Amino acid sequence: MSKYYIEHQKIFVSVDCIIFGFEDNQLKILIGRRQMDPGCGEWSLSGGFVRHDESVSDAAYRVLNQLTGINQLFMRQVGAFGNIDRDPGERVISIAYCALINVKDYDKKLMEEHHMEWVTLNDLPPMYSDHRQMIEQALQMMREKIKTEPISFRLLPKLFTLTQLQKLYEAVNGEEVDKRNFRKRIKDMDFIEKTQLIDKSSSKRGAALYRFNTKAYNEEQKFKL
Amino acid sequence: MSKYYIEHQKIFVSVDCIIFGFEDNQLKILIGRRQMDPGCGEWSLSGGFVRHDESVSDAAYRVLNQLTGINQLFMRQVGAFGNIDRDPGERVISIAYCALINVKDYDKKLMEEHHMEWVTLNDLPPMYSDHRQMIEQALQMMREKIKTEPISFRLLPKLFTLTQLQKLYEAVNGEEVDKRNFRKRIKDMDFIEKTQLIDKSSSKRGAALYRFNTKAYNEEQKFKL
DNA sequence: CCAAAAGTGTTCCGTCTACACCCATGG
DNA sequence: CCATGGGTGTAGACGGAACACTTTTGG
Repeated sequence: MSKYYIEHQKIFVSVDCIIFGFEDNQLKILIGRRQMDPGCGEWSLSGGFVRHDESVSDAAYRVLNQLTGINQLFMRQVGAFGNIDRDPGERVISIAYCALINVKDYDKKLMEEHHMEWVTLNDLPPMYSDHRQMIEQALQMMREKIKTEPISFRLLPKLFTLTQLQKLYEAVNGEEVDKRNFRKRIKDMDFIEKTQLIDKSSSKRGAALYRFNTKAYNEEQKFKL
Repeated sequence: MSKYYIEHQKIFVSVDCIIFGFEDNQLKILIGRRQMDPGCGEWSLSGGFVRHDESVSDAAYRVLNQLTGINQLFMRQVGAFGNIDRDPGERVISIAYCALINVKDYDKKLMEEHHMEWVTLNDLPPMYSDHRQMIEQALQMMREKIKTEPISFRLLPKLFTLTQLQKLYEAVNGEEVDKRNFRKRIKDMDFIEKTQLIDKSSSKRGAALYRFNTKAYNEEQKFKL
């Protein structure tokens, strides 16, 4: 190690993941009780330390992958949290990531193994360290992005109804929107494609199932909700 | 150190600062040539390592303060950069911060001492490591925020003309805007106050000087440009 | 007297919002 | 047959964009 570095101090670096899901018309996040000290028993995001042989984002992917078993998931950095005493045991700097997953893709067995639970956002328990703050920041980011980027589909099955999509928007933004205006906006976006399939699970009449066409979106990115 | 940590590895953590300034109707950033290896001689943002006795944001403040001598400056986290090989010497994770300063507040002597220079954004040289990427990300963030948050005033003197403010917007967004529409929007924001003072430095007729009233803004935050 | 920047309103157009009724079907 | 959620259009309000001329004064 060259002289340049030697006078400085190394620090533990971890990642923490805010995992969003959508179920029962509610936005939820995946949290669990810490299995070890410090903070054993407290509600916590899932995280892990960054190793020397992986980038920070790879570490987040690794944590998410171990936890959910999902391979290609949507992930975005929320920010670094670096207060001196944020970890009661040692000096640890943590980089928060948020991920959006379709709840149904998530293996329930893995969930139980890791002692994780889906918790409604409006009903969060007190949390370990600064995890609550991480969640708030992730949520704020999500609220901004969901209006201009097609990330909502990450929280839904491949085939979804417009009502589902609308309820998701309402859950994220915390306010109801007009059905007709919402659907008008959808119609303007050709990459949200109506299929011939009908979903009868939520109504007697049945609702048309839609699909997000990634290729069509990439050709003409006009997203506005 | 408890067993929980002992199996993990510590990592160097640094901060890097993207310092924006506005001069000659151009958005500029403050960069310098690295004085030490690795990357000695390459153009670089100014940065420093995070110490055990300071939070990450405190480290950024410290670096900015040492460099500029300015006490109360505007700072915001851009994000963490954590590729394995981003630092050619050792594994270093860096948190980027951007700061907005009024160029005139910056002591030129300090600037020379630290071998820093103001460089126009459109004319950036190749830069050390991932610093170019940090700049791009900071710039993108700034473009978003400048529309809805009153941060532009950080780049201007306390008293400024509307033309100055407009040129700043044009420089950040890279496109010209209509003078009358711009001024109409300004009129709607009562916290941008016209003073009785006149600036004659840029025109024969003279332009009214304006002031940003922080208290008035805090009472009614309606910012839109 | 003229060049150079400051300052000032109106019209038009497109976008967003508000709003209510019929449809299809399972039970 | 009726309760439940699915599906559709229009009119009016509002906000944003385009646009040109007068004023002041130092040199």
